[in-house]
Amino acid sequence: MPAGQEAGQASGTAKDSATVAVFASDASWIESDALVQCHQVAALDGMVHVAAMPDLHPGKGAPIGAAMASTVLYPFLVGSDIGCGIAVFPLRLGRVVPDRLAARFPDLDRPLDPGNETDAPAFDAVGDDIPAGHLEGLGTVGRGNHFVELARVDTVEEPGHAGRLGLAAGDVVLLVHSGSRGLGERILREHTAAHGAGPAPDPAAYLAAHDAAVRWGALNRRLLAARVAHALGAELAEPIVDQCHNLVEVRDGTYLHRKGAAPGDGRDVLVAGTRGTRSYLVAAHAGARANYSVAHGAGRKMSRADALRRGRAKHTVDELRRTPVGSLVVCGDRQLLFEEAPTAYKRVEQVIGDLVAHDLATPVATTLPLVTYKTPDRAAPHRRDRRAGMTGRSSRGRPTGWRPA
DNA sequence: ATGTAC
Repeated sequence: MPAGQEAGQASGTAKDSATVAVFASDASWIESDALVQCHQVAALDGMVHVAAMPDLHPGKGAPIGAAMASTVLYPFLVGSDIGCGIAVFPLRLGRVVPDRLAARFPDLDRPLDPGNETDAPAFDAVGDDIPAGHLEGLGTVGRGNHFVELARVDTVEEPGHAGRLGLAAGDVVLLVHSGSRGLGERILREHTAAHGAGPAPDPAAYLAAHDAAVRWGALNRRLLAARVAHALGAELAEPIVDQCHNLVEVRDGTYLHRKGAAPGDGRDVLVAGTRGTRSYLVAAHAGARANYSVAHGAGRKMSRADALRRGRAKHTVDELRRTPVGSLVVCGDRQLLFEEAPTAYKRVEQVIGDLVAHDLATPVATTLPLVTYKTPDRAAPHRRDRRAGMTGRSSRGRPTGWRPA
């Protein structure tokens, strides 16, 4: 079916089903499985309205890239990574040499320990009030699409707005995409064990646990930023953007479930591209038809299994570790390297174009990756890369094939 | 996306 703005309401909504609005142009390909999932969600008891974002793709049982308003609270619509979000931290650095910075990244798979002296700087910067007292996995980035990225502000589309955020072209920022790790997973698992995909019988009890996971996710992003800033010798500032795209919010007498959809009601949101492409900082102004939400990223265009199979035929590991924009990817996990390849995602410009076309957001600035960190690189590639002349790199610290995207 | 089982 066409995925134009009116398509959802014009097509396929059964009589007692909620409305579905898809905020994507006809030119934006959306996997039909994801649209089927939207209509399955629309048929749930109590569902009022489903807004699908242009980065919509199929998830486990529920679509990713959707905001779903219902009089009934369904924990499975938010999923296990309650509190997942993206934060942007300004960072002041001296000389920016991606290879050297990549080599200095700390091991963000190792949990922080409040009793360990080496971890004191992170807690000193952020505090040690840990929601739910949950220490497991604290300060770790996780897997999947999570990342920590050093990026440079590239274009500035709205100088006044960017200026108010303290951003100018050339500035270095740290993007942190992570969530509540095992805590949110445990909350969903406990609900599912008793009630499956059914509603929360005690919404207040679920919301209390959920709210702690949301706070934990925000704290975790700050701890991750503090670890990186400390390792790179940079001072940590408060995030200029930090929006959570997996959560449920009580609004207009309904439970507004966001799954891979960021709050778009007058807030600034970082819409993540891929590690090989730009990301967009946007000023969001989405209304009721969009369930007050905007896209959270480029959106997968193929499954992890497909990305792995096709990526192995198409890319070498070295290609994936040094991107066409000259940035580095720190990822010691080969499978993850293929699963998260830029080619597994839609073009973020198309997603942003759809948000603009539907008047959901206005681009403020774009960022280009310098170093995207996923998981420690045990192969220690940086040593090899220092031999500039032997690896096809120019003396300027960029691959010879570098082009400005 | 996750911890855990295979």
